[in-house]
Amino acid sequence: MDERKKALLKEIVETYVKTVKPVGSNSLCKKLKCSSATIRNEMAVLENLGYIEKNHISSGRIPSELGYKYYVENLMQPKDLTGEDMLKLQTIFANNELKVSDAVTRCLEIISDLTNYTSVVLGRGSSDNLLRQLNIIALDLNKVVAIVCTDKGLVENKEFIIPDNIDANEIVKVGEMVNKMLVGTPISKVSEKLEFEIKPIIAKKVKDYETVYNIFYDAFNDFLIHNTNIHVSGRVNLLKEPEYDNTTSIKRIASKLEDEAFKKMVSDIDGGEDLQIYIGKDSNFDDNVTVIKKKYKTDGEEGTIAIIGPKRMEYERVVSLLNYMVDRIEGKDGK
Amino acid sequence: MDERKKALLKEIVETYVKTVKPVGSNSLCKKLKCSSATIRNEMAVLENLGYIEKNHISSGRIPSELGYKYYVENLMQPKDLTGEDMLKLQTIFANNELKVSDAVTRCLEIISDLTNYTSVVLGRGSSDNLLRQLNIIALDLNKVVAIVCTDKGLVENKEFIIPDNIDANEIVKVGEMVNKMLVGTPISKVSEKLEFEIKPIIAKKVKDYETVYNIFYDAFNDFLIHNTNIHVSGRVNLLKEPEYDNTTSIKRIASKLEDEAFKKMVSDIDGGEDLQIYIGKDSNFDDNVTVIKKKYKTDGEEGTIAIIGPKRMEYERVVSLLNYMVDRIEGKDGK
DNA sequence: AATTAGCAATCAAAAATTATGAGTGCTAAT
DNA sequence: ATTAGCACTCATAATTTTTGATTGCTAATT
Repeated sequence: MDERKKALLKEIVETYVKTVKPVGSNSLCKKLKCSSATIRNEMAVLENLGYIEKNHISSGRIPSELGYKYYVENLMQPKDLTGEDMLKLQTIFANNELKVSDAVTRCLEIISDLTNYTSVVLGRGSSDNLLRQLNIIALDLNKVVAIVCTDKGLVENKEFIIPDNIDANEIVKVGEMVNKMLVGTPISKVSEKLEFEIKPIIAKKVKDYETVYNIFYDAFNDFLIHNTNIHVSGRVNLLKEPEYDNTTSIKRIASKLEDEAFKKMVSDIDGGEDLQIYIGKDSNFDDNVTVIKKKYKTDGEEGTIAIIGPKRMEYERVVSLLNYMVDRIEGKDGK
Repeated sequence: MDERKKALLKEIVETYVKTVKPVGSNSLCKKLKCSSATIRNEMAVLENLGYIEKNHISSGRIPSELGYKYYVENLMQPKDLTGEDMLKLQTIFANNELKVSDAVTRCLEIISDLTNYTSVVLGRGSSDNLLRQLNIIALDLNKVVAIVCTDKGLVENKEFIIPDNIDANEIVKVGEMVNKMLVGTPISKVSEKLEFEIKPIIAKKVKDYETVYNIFYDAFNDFLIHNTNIHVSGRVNLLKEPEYDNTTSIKRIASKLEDEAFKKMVSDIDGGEDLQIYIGKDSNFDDNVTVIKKKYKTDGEEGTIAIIGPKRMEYERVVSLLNYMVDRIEGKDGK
């Protein structure tokens, strides 16, 4: 890959991203300062290498999946944010009152709005949340609500129907005791402590201790499960992309725009790098899309943000946006 | 409208609902026991009355919006549920452990699944919820969480950042007092009581009482706002309907399948009847759809369920499903 | 050796043309 | 009041024609 070929591939990717039309040799003459014939020769080589392809013998070239990958890894140069993008995001961080999770959500909305892609965040309370309070409230003789609150302000609740042979007020009392013993425990350690330290104590005090124990167990278990929240912004933006130009492809992608599919896709992330780009087949979502994911972690909350766009995504811009955003989010808790 | 015309219109609507093809005079001969020429004559009359229309001079007839309305008001006969529909819904009500809101959600999923339409429920705690507990938890010096819990088990929480000149622990103390004074108050009366009975008392005890008062005010206000929850099932089912056979119409309807549009559409319901059918333009959603809404109200929760389908909805079936479902839901709290 | 001009060949996409057939409205007979 | 018969209509599908952008290759040029 000599310099001219790299420049040519970069030009093809970026032109195609802008125009969504196969790129012909003629249109590149000025940029590369040579004739269309030379470009055609070079294109033939790039095509042999698998970086570009054509729809039919007399069409211009479009980047292949491999071509996009090469572009992402070697050619693109994410720049600092430009005026408008920067400005819009800044308004969010100017507002100090915003909780982290709300700031993330607002960011997504703005990114979806600016780029016209779909964005998703899957977040959850980070494991360094400590139990601040477990509160059992009796609703009537056989119904109680358990409310769990952490020191970072995460709150979940779950309702329980309790068997007739147990008194709701007894659960409340046991709850007060359990609360005292667990306050300050990292939320990830609660189950452990509950089973080995607290269960034996409950066993001594209460008749049907298995049932009672299970209520506490479920309350915390539910916390861990439900404290994963998903937020989608610009859900149908993808449908507006010109690659979805026939009913079959639209319906195919449309049926993937459900929360469950997003959840599956976002949580499916490789360990290593915190910014990852999955192009086409690699996206595990749809062959026609690119997914860019980035993890974030603040004191109290962590998660992954994903931007889903067409393969001809504005890579440089989206990467810049994500980097800037996550930097600021993570900076927020230093305050 | 003589009997034969009614039968003809009924037949046209029901055939069109099944086949999605304009209905020609020939195909109706057997059903109506007369020749195609007679049917053509009758059709001409129905067309003049505005109940049916044709796409072009030599096509069969399709029901007009007015035709559907006439059908819904005068011709359809919702029957009892058939085997499969009944069976699936029954499994839900067999499970006594299910909370009302969960039962509603499950019902919707099943209805969307059975009918292939989109269904939405917009529910909220009913005004007969009583405050069971207001709990203020200090997270650190300038952050507290307010948790509101009602006797029916609805729980909401909101985080507050408090100014430096106020001590979080002071808020907690005031909270305990406010809690004692408000327990048992209907949630709809809380604001009133807060302003006229409690505000004066806070004013005497606390320096910066406006700020403190606002925290309590916001906590309850937030409760009323956020305790509206929306649930959508089969969001993209609509797109699969054959009326969406070109990219323009698909994209038009797709961009309406967002929560906000649903919320607006569902909450926009006329007072009177608890079952309402909005056809085409009346739907306030899309000219090509029919929306059937039904209100439900149980002890603790109330809301509206909406089924959104094409204008050629299976009216009889959907109405039966909705009626059965709401009957059972409302019956649940008598138990 | 690298670049370029020139030109026939290719083929998608758009436009124009031609068939097909389901269904109508009207008239006159039953 | 109902029906058979027939010319007429027009969407839809199938077919053909036109257009134009773009290529690959060859031979000339730098």
